[in-house]
Amino acid sequence: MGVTSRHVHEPASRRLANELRGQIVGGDLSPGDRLPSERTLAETHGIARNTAREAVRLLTDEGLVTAEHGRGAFVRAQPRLLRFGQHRYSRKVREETGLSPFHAEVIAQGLTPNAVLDRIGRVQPPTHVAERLDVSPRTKSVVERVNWYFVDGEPVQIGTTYIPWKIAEGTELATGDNLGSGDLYARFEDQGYAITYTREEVTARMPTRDEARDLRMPGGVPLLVVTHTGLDAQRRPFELTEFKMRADHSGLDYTMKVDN
Amino acid sequence: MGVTSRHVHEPASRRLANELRGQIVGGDLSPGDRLPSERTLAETHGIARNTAREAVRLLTDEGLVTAEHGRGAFVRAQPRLLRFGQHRYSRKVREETGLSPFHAEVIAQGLTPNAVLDRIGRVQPPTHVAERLDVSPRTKSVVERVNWYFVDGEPVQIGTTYIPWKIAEGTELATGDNLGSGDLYARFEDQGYAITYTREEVTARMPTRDEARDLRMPGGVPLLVVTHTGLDAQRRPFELTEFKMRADHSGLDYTMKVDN
DNA sequence: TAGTGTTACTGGCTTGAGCCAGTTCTATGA
DNA sequence: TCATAGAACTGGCTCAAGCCAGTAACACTA
Repeated sequence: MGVTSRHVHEPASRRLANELRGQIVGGDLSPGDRLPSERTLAETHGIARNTAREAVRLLTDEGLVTAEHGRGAFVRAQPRLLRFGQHRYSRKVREETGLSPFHAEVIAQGLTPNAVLDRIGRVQPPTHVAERLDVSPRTKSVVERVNWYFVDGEPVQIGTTYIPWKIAEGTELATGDNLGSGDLYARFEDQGYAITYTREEVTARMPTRDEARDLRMPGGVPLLVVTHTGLDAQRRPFELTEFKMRADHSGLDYTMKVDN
Repeated sequence: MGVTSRHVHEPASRRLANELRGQIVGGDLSPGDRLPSERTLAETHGIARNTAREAVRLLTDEGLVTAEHGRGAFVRAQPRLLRFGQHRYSRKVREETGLSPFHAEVIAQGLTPNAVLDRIGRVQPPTHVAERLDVSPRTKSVVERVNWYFVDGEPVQIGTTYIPWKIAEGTELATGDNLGSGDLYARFEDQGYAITYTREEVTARMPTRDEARDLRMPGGVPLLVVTHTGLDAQRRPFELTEFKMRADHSGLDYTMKVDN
């Protein structure tokens, strides 16, 4: 709507941040390069060390830079954005690849996926899960499986899957992580639940400190939170996964009928 | 994966931030309440004013608090999250309400929508738009319409719509904003383009300074960026809107077939 | 030549002080 | 009683100085 006269009385920390940003965006500083130290920036720009530090913090908040205690501040490589579409849940992809939706999508985009089952157990579901799966929120009515997902060795998302106990009981869905070819959704088909529809609820927010640590997130990067509910041909919900995706690594790409 | 012993040598700024956060989350400090001033916090906690200031900045970065020059720092009300589904583009909703997708969705959720056409003109499209609309990126092959969207008087998103010139030329799509009942998509149907599919590409990132200003975003709130492409029954793309949505106000809720 | 210890670098964080600029409140005068 | 000006509050930002803790580089000894 309006233009702002930017450099009218710009504080020194912001001016330095702008200059450094220009060097990064312009290519004078490349991914992996170390910035001059706080003390060097302070000296060469005639400002206080804390003012220089504030400038670098601004760039960190923008995701352009990461500072490491005792080592320095480095220009971040902007990671390649993975795109996740709904076809990753289709039988076609599952049968052609024998892989999980995550693995199929990442490999299709030329990168190296890895997943680790961090935790599995029978639990009482959160209310929002119970509502969507039509199970009791007051009893241990679901199995919870927590997976960590990596691309080229870097954590990119965490997925917490809830499966109604009545579906999972006595099957490998409730036990280990060796789910065989076609992964989770092939086992659901074995149980009579062929995923036909997916409901994707999407929000974004900044990570908590624990989430930022777990996903090794630099400053200035939000989380994309996707609550996926799998439904069969009769639109019965039979599993729900809440994904926390690093927004610098992950995007969504869905095509759908508007009156589904 | 691991647990962290939190309070082992916690810096004073973070300890104060934790205490204040506890008061906010616990209800001792309510939305709209003013925090004690930086100077008061410093005095009552036996720390430096800058240390208190850093504590408040941490809460600002988390979106819990907004600081206002000369006035104070206030606890933010957490806004109610609007949910945008694909049915907002359907003929059923359009005919039942006579409204735009945005208006229909917001009213359905009990709030008050408003939209303002900020800019309209024939332009040369960005590359990613040209690719999706199958038009030339080198000529003025599209009409660009920029809308600002408000809920209860607060800006919540900006939508930039691109329409191929060959569709828009000589119609009200290319002129003003008085589009009549059913808004944009009714006029597209007039031209023979009935939206049947939508492609939604979703990412999240922190806003630029200009975007934060335009959308009046507090600290610690990301943008949900949605690139929507409208396609007709023959899957021809005929319009594209890039939405920048405040992630504290907006979420998406799509149900779709997995093998569309 | 390799290992270890020390030095010199780095970022993390705090302090006390100060000044600038915006907002609010109070007092005074018309 | 109302309006205006000044005082006192508020956050924004910088400065110089210092100490802590992590990392890297260098020198010395076996």
